[in-house]
Amino acid sequence: MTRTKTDLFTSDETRLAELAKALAHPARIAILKMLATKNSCICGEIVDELPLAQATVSQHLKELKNVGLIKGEIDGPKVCYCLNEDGIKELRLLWSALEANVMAKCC
Amino acid sequence: MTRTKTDLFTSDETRLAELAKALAHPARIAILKMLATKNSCICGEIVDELPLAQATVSQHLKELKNVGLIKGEIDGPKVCYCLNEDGIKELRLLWSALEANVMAKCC
DNA sequence: TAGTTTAATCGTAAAGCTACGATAAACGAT
DNA sequence: ATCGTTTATCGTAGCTTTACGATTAAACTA
Repeated sequence: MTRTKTDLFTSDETRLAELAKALAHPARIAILKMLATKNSCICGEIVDELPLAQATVSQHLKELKNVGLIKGEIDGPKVCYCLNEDGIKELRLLWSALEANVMAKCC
Repeated sequence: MTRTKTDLFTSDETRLAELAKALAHPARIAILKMLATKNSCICGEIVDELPLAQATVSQHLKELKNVGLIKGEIDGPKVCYCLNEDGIKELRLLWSALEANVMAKCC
């Protein structure tokens, strides 16, 4: 697999890196865990649970949404966030490929 | 699980985020795949395979080493890199916990 | 309609990431 | 000893991330 400047990396590498970046902050991991256990969650509850300002949490939520791991649905004045099944499935798939290609060869 | 300013996140969240950050660049994912398939690898071979300057690749290798996912062993004037079993195992463990706590609840 | 609640966005400061060329350090070979 | 090879490190530019307070926008509530 030779790489050139125009075809820098495979799309799987690029996409997995993108998803990994979304997980690259403890607050965002905490948010995902929270959404999984409570099944869905009003934005305010997430803010209350995290040791971060409302604006910062909103920013983290936006990142998770942009990358496709969660989605938010407006519910009156509030916003209800939940996991985005499509994104989670994609992450699982790309991860298990890495698991097979990398981890399995090692341990 | 209430969080305070002194105990911001759990150590698992923090460590997984750290490992995820190491995966948050396609070049570093490519490096891990390369080390897995070739089993071990002279630094120069990695540089040749990637569309990046030597200094940049060296920087990516350093990050992977610092986080514990690879190790490098000096072999004359060259350096031979390989996966670090301990770090890979840790990543698998933290990942499967996330898989159980998050993914399984969703799909 | 006025006031309150909720969440996104704006503006911004500080820190970190990514890339590269240039340089230094370590080693083998001549 | 000197030279070429190999890799790490330095210095630096440009961009991104993270954090927060302040503000805005939207939607209930009295």
